[in-house]
Formats: sequence, C-alpha cells, structure tokens
Amino acid sequence: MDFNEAAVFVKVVQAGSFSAAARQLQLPTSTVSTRVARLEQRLGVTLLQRTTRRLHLTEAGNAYFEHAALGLGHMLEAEAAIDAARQEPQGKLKITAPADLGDSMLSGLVQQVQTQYPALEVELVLTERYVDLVAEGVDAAIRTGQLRDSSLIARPLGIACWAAFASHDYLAQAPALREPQDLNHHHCLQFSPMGRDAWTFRRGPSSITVPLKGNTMANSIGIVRNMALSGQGVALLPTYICKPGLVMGDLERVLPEWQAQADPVHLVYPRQRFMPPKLRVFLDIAQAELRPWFSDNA
Amino acid sequence: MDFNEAAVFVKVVQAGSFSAAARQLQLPTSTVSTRVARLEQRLGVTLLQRTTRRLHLTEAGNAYFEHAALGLGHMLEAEAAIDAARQEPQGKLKITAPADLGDSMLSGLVQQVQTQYPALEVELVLTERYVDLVAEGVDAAIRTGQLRDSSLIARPLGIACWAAFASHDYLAQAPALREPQDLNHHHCLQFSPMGRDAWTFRRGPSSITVPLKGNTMANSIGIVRNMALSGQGVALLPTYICKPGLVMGDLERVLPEWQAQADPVHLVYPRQRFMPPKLRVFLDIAQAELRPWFSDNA
DNA sequence: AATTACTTTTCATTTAATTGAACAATCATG
DNA sequence: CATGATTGTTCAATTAAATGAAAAGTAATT
Repeated sequence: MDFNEAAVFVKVVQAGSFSAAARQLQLPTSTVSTRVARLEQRLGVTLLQRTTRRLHLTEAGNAYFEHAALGLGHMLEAEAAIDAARQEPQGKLKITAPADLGDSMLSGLVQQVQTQYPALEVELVLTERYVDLVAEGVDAAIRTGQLRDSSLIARPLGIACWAAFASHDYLAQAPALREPQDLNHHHCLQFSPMGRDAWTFRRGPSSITVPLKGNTMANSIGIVRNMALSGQGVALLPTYICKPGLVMGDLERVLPEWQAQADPVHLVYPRQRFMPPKLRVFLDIAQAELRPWFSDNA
Repeated sequence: MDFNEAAVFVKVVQAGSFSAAARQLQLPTSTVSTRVARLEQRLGVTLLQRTTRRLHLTEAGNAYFEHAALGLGHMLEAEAAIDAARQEPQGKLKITAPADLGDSMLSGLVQQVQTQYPALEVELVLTERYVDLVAEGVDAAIRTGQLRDSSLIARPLGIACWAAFASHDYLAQAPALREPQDLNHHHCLQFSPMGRDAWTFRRGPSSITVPLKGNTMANSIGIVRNMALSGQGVALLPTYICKPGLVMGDLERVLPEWQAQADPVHLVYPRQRFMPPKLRVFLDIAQAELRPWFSDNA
C-alpha cells in the first residue's frame, strides 16, 4: 500500500493533467505518470482514461478520488498542526516538583511562563513520590537531592539549605539559643521528612546531632512554617521559603552559623530527539526564576 | 512529503510498539524504525518518546496522530471502494445508440442487463450525433455504418438491412407493387436520414433508384413505423424492427427481393488499461441479445 | 543471579524507485 | 499546410530506500 501514489493521483485530478500536476508537485512527468500507472496496476482498475492530451476520470477513479482527497486533506492538516506547534510554544506543560518547595517560588514561576507565553497551559504536580517523567507524560521536574535517573538531562539550579528559624515573639520570651544543644530547652517544630528523631547541624567540619522529643510534627512544610510564625517554637526550614521580603516572611534565623541539610536542586527533563519549543522556553524561564532562590548568598 | 511514513507512524501508535506494528504491516522492524525516524526528522519534532521497550506519544505526536489516523481511514475507504467495485459489477453504465434502433431491442437489452445485475444502473442515450465516448464518459455505444474512430474497440453485431414494408390493409386497396418503380404510384412514408429525395434498391448486382415526392417525412423511425401500421403507405424500415412476433409487428415486407441500405452494426467501447466489470458483463449480454436482431436470416 | 526473550537502532548489502532523455501523438499557431 | 509546442509514455542510468544481520539495553523467567 503506497499512499504517495494516491497523493499524486489526487493532484493529477485536481490539476487536470499529468503535466500540470508535475509542475505543482515539482516532480518530473515520468514520475507522475509512473506513480499513477502503478496505482492503477495495484488496484486493478482504470482510474483515468487517457486520450492524447486529455484526461477523463472513470467512475472508479471518481470514487477513489473522493475518499483519497479527504484522506489527503487530513494528512495536510496533520502537518499544519505540527508546523504551528513548531513555531509558537503551545499546548500543555506538565511540571512536577516536591511538595516542600515554596508556594511563592512556584506560583511566581508559573506566572512568568504564562505571562510570556499565553498560549501555554501549565499543570503543576506537587508530590513526594518519584515520578517517571516519560511514562507519565511529564515535561520536566524540579528535583532536590541526589539524582538517580541518568537518562534524564539535569540542569543545576543551586543548593537548598535548611536552617533553624523562629518568630520574634517566640524568641523574646524563650531561653537563650546560642548552640544547637540549647534546642533541648525549646519547643521544636518538626517537618517529618527532615528528621523524626534528631536534627543534625554542621559548621565547617564540626557536626552536632540534637535528639528531639517529637512533640510536634507535620509532613507539610507550610503547616510547620505557619506554626513557627505563630510563635509555637523553632522550626527547621529551607532557607528559600524564609527569605526577607516575602509575604509572611517574618521569621528570624537562629543559630546562623549552623546549617542543617544542604541538598542540590536540579531541573530535569527527558532526553529526546527534538526539543519541543514549549520545553525550551520553560527551561530558560525556570532557570532565570529559580536560581536566585537557591543561591548561597541569600 | 511522504505519506507512507505517516501510515507507519499511525500503525506504531495503534499497535503500541515498533515490533508489533512491524508484524502487522509485514515489514522488518528496521523499516518501521527508519520511517518513523524520518518522519520526525522531516517534521522537526519528536512524535514518540522512546524508553527501552516503552513508547510514549508526545503532545505533538498525539496531535499529528489524530489527523493522520483520520486521513488513513479515508485512504483505506478509498481502497475498499475499489475492491468492492472490482468484485461486483456496479455503478452506472452509460450506453449510446442511434435513435433509429428499435425500442423493443434496446428495452430488451436493458432489461436483461438489470435482471442479471441489479446493482447496475443503465443510462441509455439515443442520439443521431457522433458521441465522443471518452470525453462524454460513455461506457459503450451501438453504432451502425462504417466506423471512423480507430482508437475504439469494435465488436461486430451483424448487418442492419433496410427494406420496404406496408400493412395488410394498405396493400389490399393499393395498386400492385412488384418492382421498385411501382412506388411512384404509392404513398411513400420517408424516414429523413434514409433518403429525402430517393430510395435506392439493390438485387444482386442490379440497382434501381426511385425518386420520391417527399409528401410524408419524419426523422423518427417510430413515427414512420406507426404511420405504416395505420395503413398510410409504404415505409422503408430496418428489418430488425419489423420482425414477426413483435408486438405491433404486423407489417408485411414488400419487394422482398430488393433491399435498400445494409449497414454493419458494431458494439464499440474505449480501449482502456483495465476492463471495468460492469462493461465486461454488458458486452457479453449485449452480444447475446443483439446479434439475433442483426442476423441475415430473419 | 544468570539466562533467555524482546525491543529498538545501526550499517553494509541488496533491491527498488526516480529521473533525464527520447519518442509518439495531438493541438495551436503562423 | 507546415512547424513548433505540449502532453503522456517508455527505458537505461542514477539515486534512494529497504532489509538482514548485528548490537545494545531492558524486562521476564528460571
């Protein structure tokens, strides 16, 4: 089954002659002649009755032409759809990120993408679980920690540092807090993935692990942060969601010389033969938007 | 633009893998792989995201697939329409014949064709003018006289003989009619294409031309025949419409040893690469039906 | 954990299609 | 009426595609 023969036949009928069709298709007349003849041979019917310099569509030829012309129309629409998608980033962009990234950061990113490219739809999927990008049709992911899938392409965004924070109100009435051990006399607000039993701090080569009572714990970083803001205690939070100037960013870093975990953050996406325009523009915007959040000098 | 690449791509999506598509298309996997890759190269987009043993349609791939699958559906319908037409004679059969052929003969022929092949439609075009079969989309023609288009294929049907006829009633009260010259004393009913000024008769090597008054003349052989039946005079008519046993066939041949014009009759049709089934069956039925009308011993 | 089975890709060889040139036939023009 | 232009077909040379075999990687089975 050779659909290119059908395409040539349809063009011959539309053009009214082999020669005119050859000109429009930019093919030699011998190619046009041969392809139509081959189609007739394969179908076992005369599609075009030829007298010298004149063509006439047979009844069978007309029936075939009607269906084939519709078919070709759809094929051309398929190519036009691809042409349109190649020129302008469009369609749906599906991004996954850990739940503990800040709302401000992510909502800012999505806003930037859609402001610059209104034709793009964005679906943001926040989850803790590992997402197989290819299998789940996800265009890109923001990942913290060590990467484990080497088939993906990774672009580093920076380092996510975790540190201790508390509100002014809390600190004003709480005992002094100069060393990590002092946390034994404080109410510790724990984000469960960041240590259920103890917090570990580092300063240069030194490392101190402080056992915790586990009195208050949640697996939502927003909830832990809100508790800290309301003066309930000291929380271990990533520095990127506690930056000055953020709405409700009125937390004060305590034990500033000590930092807890430090994770690399990457933007990852599947290797593929052709980079979709929507992904290319997203990667550029994401790096511009996100890198400042993960820089060391905050 | 290569539609065969699109066809293979559609099949890969439908089958779920290159290997399964290759089996269904009865192509090597290398052909399937190469064609899809070539399509992606030509379009400049990734249509299928491949991980080992797994395929995933991209957004662009999905858009292309939807249009292309519709297109292929129409293409397959085109081929199915041809398959159907090739197996069973169907569609419209357009036949042309001279106006002076008998109604009984032609209506008998059409009835035979449609009894044996109910799917066939028949359009009978009676005309005096020359019909360009190819240009006018006519499948076949019944022609009398010498043929002049050598590009057509001709099947001889016999000889159409013209002779003098009159009704019993007319002959009972008319003068004797033993020689062609006796026609001077008779009312001659003329069919205008068969001589407006004179009738010529032949018997063996002898030939007599009888001048006519031109009193009664019509260009419809049916009208001339009806006038003869109603006893208005002597008419020159083709022997095939005055055969005994025909409804309203009560005409008597006069001057039986003399005959007027004798024309060969042929069935003609355009030479073409493939014989449509409808034409093939028509030709067979037409020869069986018509030859007896034009045989010499009537 | 090792082996087998399956998928997709790549490459050298084989096979097939394309094309330029020539030819035959008809139409348009002078 | 002769000539030139155009159409469609055919064929040998050229170009391109298809394919079998091999390779790499992963999943399923023992």
